[in-house]
Amino acid sequence: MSQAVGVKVDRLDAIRSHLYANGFSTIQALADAIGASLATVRRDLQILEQEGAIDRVHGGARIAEGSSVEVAFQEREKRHLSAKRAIATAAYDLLHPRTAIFLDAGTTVLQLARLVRINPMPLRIFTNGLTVAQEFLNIPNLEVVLLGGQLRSENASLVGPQAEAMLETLWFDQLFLGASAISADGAIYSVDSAEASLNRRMLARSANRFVLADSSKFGTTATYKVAPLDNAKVITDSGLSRHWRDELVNFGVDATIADLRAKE
Amino acid sequence: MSQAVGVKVDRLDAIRSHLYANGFSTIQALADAIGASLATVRRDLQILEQEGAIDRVHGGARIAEGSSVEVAFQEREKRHLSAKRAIATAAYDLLHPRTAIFLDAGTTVLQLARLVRINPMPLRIFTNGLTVAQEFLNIPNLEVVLLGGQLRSENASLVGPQAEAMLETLWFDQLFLGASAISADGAIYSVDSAEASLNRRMLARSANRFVLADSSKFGTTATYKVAPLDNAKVITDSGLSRHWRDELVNFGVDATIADLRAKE
DNA sequence: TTTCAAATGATCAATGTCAATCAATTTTAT
DNA sequence: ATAAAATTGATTGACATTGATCATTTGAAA
Repeated sequence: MSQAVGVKVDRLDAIRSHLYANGFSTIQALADAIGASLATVRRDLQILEQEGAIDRVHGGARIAEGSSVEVAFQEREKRHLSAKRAIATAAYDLLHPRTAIFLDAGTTVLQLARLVRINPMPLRIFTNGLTVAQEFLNIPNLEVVLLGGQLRSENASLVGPQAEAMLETLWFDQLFLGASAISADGAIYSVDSAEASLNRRMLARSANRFVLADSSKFGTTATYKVAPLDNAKVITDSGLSRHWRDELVNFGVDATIADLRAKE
Repeated sequence: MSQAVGVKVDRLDAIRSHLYANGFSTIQALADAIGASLATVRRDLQILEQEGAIDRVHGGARIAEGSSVEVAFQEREKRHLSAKRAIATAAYDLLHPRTAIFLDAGTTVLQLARLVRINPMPLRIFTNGLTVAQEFLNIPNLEVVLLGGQLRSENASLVGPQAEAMLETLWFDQLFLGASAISADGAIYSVDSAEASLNRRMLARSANRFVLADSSKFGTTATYKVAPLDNAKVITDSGLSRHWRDELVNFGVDATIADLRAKE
């Protein structure tokens, strides 16, 4: 039925279309449908795979499953993973059943979300993180509310005036905030302007504020300032330098240092 | 009934699906259903067991205990998949670059989202579906806004007063709405009260309204009424009965019928 | 417990698929 | 018009998958 498709862009479109319609196709079938050689189809599939549009499997290809797009995010999630887990465990111990908590959209906070999923307790959870919310699908005794707003692809968070407006109507017992960086002068920084603004609103709407930041974040900076550290208590890991431990005392910041070697 | 399935990924899907439908199956039955040898089915089952999707027992295999919740959603997504894809393709042709559209949180609408991801155009997209939003991560030229609200686990949607309040501040060129059921008297129904209420607000805030419903939905009912069909145009598939085609004319509903066999 | 048929996993030959290479062709730049 | 670059299709050796065979294990009946 299909005609030969001679130009590359058309071919790629045709492959996308064919794969979308059929869900899966062998390379031979694609070659027949398009009128190109097997070698060319393979090359095209390589390109489409790099675009993330399709998944290649032995014998053919199919349209990509949804969440495979978050490769960059997943890589970031794995960095300093043991530190993040230790921090998350310390944070988990601070939770009280039947309270309202806000979970920020960071990779460290995501570890806390995982802990709550594995070890559930009745909570009202608010978040602006898509991945955080996803952790709580089908977990009983949780009331999960996601902030509305504009989707920020970098960390799958929701930001913007709509998110801030929604925050104004809410109040939390505990806030667990991530941080892109913590500067030498003791301030929390973010890489994104909208995120920084939203983080400030979170701080303003919470009774108890915790910043979850692994030790590698200390002494670095990012573009947008969120707030001074003394607005919150800090939970970090035992990799923190002597210097920074002293600094935190100087800043008058209440810090919890999670032991990296502690197994639970 | 089943055809021979020659490629590994297809087979794995077929086995998952077969086991989900029957709960348990002998290896011989799977081999017959799939058209592969016993040895191959065993190897496939090994893979699925490693994935944790199934439990193997002497003489056959069954669906793994834990994963059955997530599988349920995936299976629902795959039901009438070709119809949903055909409908989504027809809906995609209605899109105009640089307009504002709302995508409901249904499995049929999800196919439309997938199509937009694979074949992007500049759009402002609003949705109350977590999975829908996730499709659009890292897609350039899209502005994606997620409605805030309470997370409904059954279909990963956001509902409730906060979602409705946010809707009141927005206006869409096109709405693409899913439907749990379309009753004999020509009304859209939903299985959830909050979802139905929210759907009504969506309809009120959109200039052009499209209901995406595969033909199996017609003549069924669910608990909560959303709105009469004539509030919107219908996009369905060519599996629709003669009777219902006439009924749609009687109701004065503008219907688009996507051809199931059309390949492009 | 013993027995035995069915089920299982390992092995092997045959077939199918993949990535790399290269020559031929088309496209693009000069 | 010519040279350079990119694209294409065929070929090849490496690799993966499949189905049949066979020795071993398993579960249930005697």
